[in-house]
Amino acid sequence: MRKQASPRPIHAKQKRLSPEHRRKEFVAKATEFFSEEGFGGGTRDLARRLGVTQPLLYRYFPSKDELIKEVYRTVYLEPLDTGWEKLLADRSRPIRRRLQEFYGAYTKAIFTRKWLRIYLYSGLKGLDINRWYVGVVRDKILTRIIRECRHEAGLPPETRPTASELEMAWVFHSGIFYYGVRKYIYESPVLEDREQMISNALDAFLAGFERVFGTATPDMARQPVKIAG
Amino acid sequence: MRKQASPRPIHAKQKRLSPEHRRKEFVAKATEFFSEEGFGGGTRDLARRLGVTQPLLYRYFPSKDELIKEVYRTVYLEPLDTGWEKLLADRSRPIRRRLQEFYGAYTKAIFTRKWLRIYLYSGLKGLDINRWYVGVVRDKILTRIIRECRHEAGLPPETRPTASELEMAWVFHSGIFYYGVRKYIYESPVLEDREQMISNALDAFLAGFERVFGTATPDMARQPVKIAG
DNA sequence: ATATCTAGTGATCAAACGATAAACAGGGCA
DNA sequence: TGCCCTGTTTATCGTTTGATCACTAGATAT
Repeated sequence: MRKQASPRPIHAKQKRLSPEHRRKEFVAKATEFFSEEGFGGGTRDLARRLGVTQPLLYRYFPSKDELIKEVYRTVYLEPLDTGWEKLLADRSRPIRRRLQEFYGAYTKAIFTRKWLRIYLYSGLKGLDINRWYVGVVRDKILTRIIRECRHEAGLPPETRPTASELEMAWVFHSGIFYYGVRKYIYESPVLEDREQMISNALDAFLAGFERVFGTATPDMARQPVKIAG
Repeated sequence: MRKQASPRPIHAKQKRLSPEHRRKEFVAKATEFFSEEGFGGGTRDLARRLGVTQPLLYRYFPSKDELIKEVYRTVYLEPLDTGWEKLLADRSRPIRRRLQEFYGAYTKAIFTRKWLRIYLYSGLKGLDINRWYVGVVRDKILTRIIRECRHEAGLPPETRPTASELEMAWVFHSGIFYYGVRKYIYESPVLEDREQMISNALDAFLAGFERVFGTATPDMARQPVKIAG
């Protein structure tokens, strides 16, 4: 008794897809596990969490290291690939709105205990993927923000960001980033209104950027202080 | 043949002091070791680094965990106990100078690969000592900074800092802190002139604090934008 | 000199680790 | 039914881990 027409390709698809689904499920659960226990966590404990026995992991992944690498890959790519660059560059909207919206979306993506922990672990290991991510933030986000700030301040937009501009953007960005660390890793009490936090940080950054780099009218804004050793 | 006069107290001192010195030396070297390898590093590798055999560690420390706790204790207390509170509160000097000097000294104390790594490791473990340190930063540093900023802006200094003020100080402080993480842990290129970085961050923070909380003249400063969901 | 004390070593244990091999179970297909 | 394929488990290997014990070397005290 034949069930349906062309059962072959259907079954073939299911057969090929199901293991991949299982694999993805394993990676997802492993991400949660390693984010809590650290990557020193044992494969037996991980398997118990998955509801399977430990040797089964080695049917899906050749080694623990390979599993970990796959965890990194999925975690790092998770918050990316949205239209953030276009959002930041859309000069039909005021820059402050754009930045507020961007950091609302960005922090919504990365402010999870899981993501932040994996990120810090990989950073402490000095992994290439971490350096790659830092480079992405610098080139795709901060450089764009500086370009928009320059345009806003009436500065020439042609050249690449100076080290000083980039650093100021980094300090701003890091301040927001560390809000997530304090809340989700240190579990320290923070200002609950995240949008307000971003708004205040933006006020400081935009005012500071103009004060430091802008063509300030000398009477209303104090010049940046030169430091004596 | 007697060596010298009164050898007793001298020798006694050496005898009692020498083991403690050795212990301190072990803790110091263990700090370096664990900061690089993580606390999952083996006691045999640690002993090799100390130039001794592994069982000797257990003459000085009852267990690996106790050694680790002692590492935490010394590392966390290392940068503290200087006259920072007095420095921040000295109103005979301009607030900007005080903050610049404070963050120069503070970052000089904690911006080492060793300290930052131990700090992040303990933060990821959720250790009590980490929470204690975060509380110290909040109560002894940020609260004081806010008080001075309020005084500078002509605001009432009596009440405790609001959650919003505290958050703004945290974001500022974290931005500077993360400069160290980027430089010494991620080993990412940063603006080499640290004083300049602090100066720019200060410009942004002070301008932002006044813009957000100060009694701003409405025509020269744009009001903080209320966010629509 | 000799007894004493102690920092330090060599040998070793039990447990936990990552990883492998062989056996098992259950559904699809002839 | 009997065969095969594949997901899963049981049993186990070799190594590494933190930790312990009995012993040695070397300085000190009498």
